[in-house]
Parts: sequence; C-alpha cells; structure tokens
Amino acid sequence: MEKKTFYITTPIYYPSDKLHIGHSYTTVAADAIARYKRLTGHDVYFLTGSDEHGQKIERKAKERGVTPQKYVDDIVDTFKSLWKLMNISNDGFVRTTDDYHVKAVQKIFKKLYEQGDIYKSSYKGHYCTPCESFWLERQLKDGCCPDCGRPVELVEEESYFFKMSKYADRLIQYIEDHPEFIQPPSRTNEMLNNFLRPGLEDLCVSRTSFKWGIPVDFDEKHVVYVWLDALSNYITKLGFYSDDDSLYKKYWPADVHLVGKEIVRFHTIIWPIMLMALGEPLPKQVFGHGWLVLEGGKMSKSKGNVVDPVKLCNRYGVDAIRYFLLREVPFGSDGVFSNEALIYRINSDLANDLGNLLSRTVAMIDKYFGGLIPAPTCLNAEQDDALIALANGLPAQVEQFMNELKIPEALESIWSLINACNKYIDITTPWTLAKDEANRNRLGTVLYNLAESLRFVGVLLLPYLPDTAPKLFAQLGVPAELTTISTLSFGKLPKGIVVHKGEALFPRIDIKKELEALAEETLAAKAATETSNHVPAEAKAPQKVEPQYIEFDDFLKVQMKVALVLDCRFVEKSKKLLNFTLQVGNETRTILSGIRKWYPEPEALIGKNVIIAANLMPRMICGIESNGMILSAAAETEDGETLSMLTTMTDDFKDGSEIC
RNA sequence: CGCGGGGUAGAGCAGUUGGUAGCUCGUCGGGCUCAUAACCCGGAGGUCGGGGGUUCAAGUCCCUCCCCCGCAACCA
Repeated sequence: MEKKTFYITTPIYYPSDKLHIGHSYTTVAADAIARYKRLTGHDVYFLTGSDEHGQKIERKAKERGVTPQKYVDDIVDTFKSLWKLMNISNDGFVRTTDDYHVKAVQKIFKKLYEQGDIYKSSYKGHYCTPCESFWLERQLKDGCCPDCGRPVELVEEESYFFKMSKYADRLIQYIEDHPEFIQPPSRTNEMLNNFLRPGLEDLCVSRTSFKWGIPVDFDEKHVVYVWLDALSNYITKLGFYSDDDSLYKKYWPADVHLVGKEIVRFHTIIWPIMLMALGEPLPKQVFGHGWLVLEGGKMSKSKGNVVDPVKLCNRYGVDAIRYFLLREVPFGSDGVFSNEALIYRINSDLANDLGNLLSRTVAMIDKYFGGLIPAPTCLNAEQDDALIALANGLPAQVEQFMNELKIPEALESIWSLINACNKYIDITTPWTLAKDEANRNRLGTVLYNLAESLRFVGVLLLPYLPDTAPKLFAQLGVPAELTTISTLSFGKLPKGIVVHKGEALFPRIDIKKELEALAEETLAAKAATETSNHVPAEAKAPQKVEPQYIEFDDFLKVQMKVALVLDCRFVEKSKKLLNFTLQVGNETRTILSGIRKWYPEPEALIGKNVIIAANLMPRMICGIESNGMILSAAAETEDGETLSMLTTMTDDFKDGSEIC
C-alpha cells in the first residue's frame, strides 16, 4: 500500500541576523510534527529554508563590504548548523537564491503577467512634499494632506501589481467553506474582518529601487518584490515549473504551513490567491502559532534580552530545550520564556519525573534480578489494570492531539503515564516485596510492567526528544524492532533482556546557583549590546567587539542643543507619538517622540526648554519627517514599566544654545 | 465606537452546549526509602476585572464600564 504523504513547512527565515529562540520554536514544532508523522507511517516531506533577497540584505552586505551572496551564504550556514544542533529532520532546505527557485519564480511572474493578473502600473499616490508621504484618495481630507492640511500633488512610480482584488470573493468563499484552513479559528475572523471583507488592494510585486532580488526577466529594471518571491518557495523546492516536478506531484498541496502569528495574513491571503491565479490547489492548513514572549516584554536587542538558542542548547542540552519549547507554549497562544521557567520544567518534568523513573526502575531490575527483565507471571488486577489500560490507550490519545497539532497536550498525556508509573511504584512497594522470596513473581511482574511502560514512553517520545528516547532504550535494553509505534501493545517486551544502568537522562539543576550564574552573564551581554547599539549603524559594520568607551571625537559628532517647544500635539494616527514643533535658534523644526504615554497632555509642554540631539539623520515616521531626538531619562519602576522624563531646563537658556 | 486576543489561587494556565471552580509549579504538613534530597498522599490559598440584567441556577448568556497585550506604513 502506498504510504500517505504529509508535507509540512516552516517559514523561510530572513538571513539579516542570527536566529533567536522564536525561530527555534517554530522549527522544533514543525520537526516534532514531521517526526511524529514519520513514526506513524507517513511519507513525510519537511521543508525549511531562507528568504534571502531584499534591500535590507543588500544594504547590510554593503556595510560589511561583501557581496550580498557572500553575506547570505555565511548567515545561512549558521541557520543550517543550528538546525543540525537542534536535531531538525528537514528533508529539504530551500534558498530563494537557489537556481531552481529563481527560474520558477520568473516563470510564475511571467505567467501571471501574461494572463493579465500582473499588470504594469504605478503608485498613483497623492504626494505631500513637505511630509514626504503618499496618500490614497480616500485618506485625503478635503483633497489635502490629512496630516498637515496642505495641498497634495499626484505622482507616479513604475511598478508591477498583482490583481489580488480579482480573487477576493473566491477566497472569502473558500475560507468560509473550509473552517479548518486557518488555525487556530480565531485567526479566521481576524483575516476576514480586518483584510478580506473591507476589500483587498492590489499588491505591489516589483521594485526598481534596489537590485538584490530575482530579476523580472522581461523587464530588467524590476526585481520581484518579497511575497511573490518568498511564498513560492513552498512549491519551487518541490520542482514546480521545473523539468522534474515529481516531488510537487507527490506532496502538493501542503498539509500544514506552520507560521508565526505575524505572518498568518500573508499565508492566508496572498499565498492562496497566488495559487488560485496559477490554477493550483491551496494548502490544506495554515497554522499560526503564538510567540515566545520574554519576561518583561518582547524580545529586543536594545533590552539585551535576545535569547540565543545555541547557548541554551549547549548549556542545558538540545532535548531539554526542545521539551521546554514544545511543552510550555499553549496551543495557538503566546507562552512566556524565562530562565526560571525553563529550569523548573527541566527539573520537575525531565529530571524528577522521567529521568528518575527510568533510574529507579533500572536500578531495581539490576538489584533484584541481576539486570535481567523478569517475566510478568503474577498480575494483580487491582494494581495493574489501570496502568496497562493507560499505556495501551496512550498511542490513540497522542494521535488525536497531534492531529489537532496540540503538541503540549500530547506531551502532557505521555506524562500522565510517567506519573502513573511513579505512583505505581508507590502502591506496589517493590522494596517490600523484595524482602520476601514468596513475593518474587509479583516483584518481577511489577518491574516488568514498569519497564514495558517505559518502552511505551520512549517510543512515543521519539518525535519530541530524539536524543533522549534512544538513551532510554539503551538503558532498558529495548531492541530496535520494539521501538516502533506498531509494537505498542502491552506485553510485547520479552523477558530476559539485559538492562544497563547509565548516566542520568537529565541531571538536576541547582536553581539558585544557576540563576545567579545566568544573571551575571546577562548583565555582561547587556553591557556589550548597549555600547554597540549606541553607535551609528554605519560604524557597526565590522564584526569585532565594540569598545566600552567612545572616542572624544565621536562624542563631538553629536550636536546637542536647547530647543523651545512652540507646539506639541498628538500624532493622530498614533497611540504613542507626540509631534513637537521646536524653535532652535533661528530655525523651526519638527521632532516626533514616542512618549505620549507619559505626557498625555501635550499642551502643557508648550513653552518648555528641552534638549535635543540636533544632527540625527531625518526620518519619516507616520508620514511626518522627524528631525532629531528629544533626550529623555528612562528608568525601570517596580512594576517593570519604563518611565521617561523630558529633560527640561528651568534656567533661562536661549534656544539654539549648543550643549557641550 | 479601527480590528483582534486577554483579565479565574502567589506564578503560569484549563474550564465544551449555564448545574459542586480545576491543572502545573511554588508553599505548608504527612508518608516512603527503589531512585537524580528524587517519588506518593493531604492541607491552605479564588467575592472567576467592576457594575447591572436573564435564570431555580451564571466563570459560562445579555448590557455596560475599567484595565492589559498584539496588529494596522508608529517608540530618532
């Protein structure tokens, strides 16, 4: 019989920087699912990869003085070694710079163009020159810029567009007909209400402003822009539009695209519409998982709290990290990462429950039966039935959870057997049985039941803890042919097998000591990133460690001045920004600052003197150009909030005065 | 009224169609000694964000208010 196929993908990651624990989470989850499907007899294709084009890469490579290709090659190597380290069993690794991908994307682009779904047009924007921003017709206020109220002019910039609008109705219909398509279901509402029902705009799919991308082969000025390039990976790797599309024929449509919640939108709107336009079947499911949120907020470099998966794996072991990721983040929603939570999990679930159970079981077989697993010749229904029933029913339970991608629940159910075993030992008190030779058969049966239960645990854990399960088999002496899912019926384990006492599967961690050590490291790391973050981007290019101090000359580069607040108001579209109009000597300038939270009454600031960094590169925010930065003091308060204070001058300094 | 997700024991979370408020960790007490000071049992701890309503009965349904988070070209 043909094996049933199963195709699962992760997003392809952007090689502008090293991967963090969030990427590991997605990939480990996909890996666990892939391994589970293989274990249960599916013909699996598991794909991950890298999305390598774009302006950001082009710019970063330039900063570093290497070609974009060289730049991404280096970083993609770190991706691959991380996945190797974490035991990721992907069958393919797609790079958007790979030849087959480039060619297929060009063909896709051309086909869509030829059938009229991609058309050449231009940004027809209403452009406000002072604000340097584009506005759509409906955004205008009385035909003028909604921000500054000044008149706008019509401008154009050439670019190709994809006719998403044409397929919107079909997609809405599809989503309504296939409630399982977007998971978890709450995301379905989000997509329909936020994006689909209000109406889709056509998507800009080419750029002329940079070169690092797949050239549009019939119009060399343009490169293919982001999503058309990136999303196609899921089929180009399978040989779509190539000489050999046998993999595509075999595995498409994908069973699951596993993605982070931030990109559900692209996978459930743009991607299906692309496929509709190509006349290809849609993926069966897009699963948007939650995020690993860090204690004290999102991961960010400025907080110095980016979690490096390589360090974690080296410190605690790959399986410990895999277990934590898979167990801690609930189905579809966010989970909190903290070192404390990680260590507690490792200690209580892995060391205490699982590791210790194996250890005490093997030790007793060793001690009472010379290391040979005894035969189960003396069953006691009252004590044994529940345990055996639990074990026998477990594969089906895990199967059900895994089919719904409820990985934490699947693990929980496996742990219910582990816990039952620990309790079983307590009830049967083998050490008491051992005192009386008359109970020898009963003792042997108890130990047999434990060993056999542990074999179940080992087999079911293979997808999640691929390093640990074989260690468990080795200690119990389980032969390879008894480590498949089809052998999971209680009693298959033969008597007389030799057990081998071994190392603890997961050594216990001294929490107090460990947290202290970690705190020290974090502090050091934070100091390092802080110094490097305050250096302008251009100077950051070389990889060497940044010095703790800056040169006096560097300091002189920062021009700080006193400025008088002429006007201060909310930026309408923003929850966080204040728009300052400032008098600096004889010039007037605009600066935006994200401090609305702490200054809910902007009028009160008018007339104050503030200190600004005056020669920062101007930057567009919310369609308004910001010219500099207002200096503030930030502090952590007890409830973890950052407070920010405008540094105001009480003295009567003249605005425009230099600060030195 | 932009959209979405939340507010349940010290922490993190479950609670299907309304019917005794649960789980994990921590904490306190007890048991056991095979085991990685691990394991097993028990206790304490909650006016389920506030207010109003429907009902014999509301964490669950309805109304209203408050707070947190994410997203939406937004923290220089």
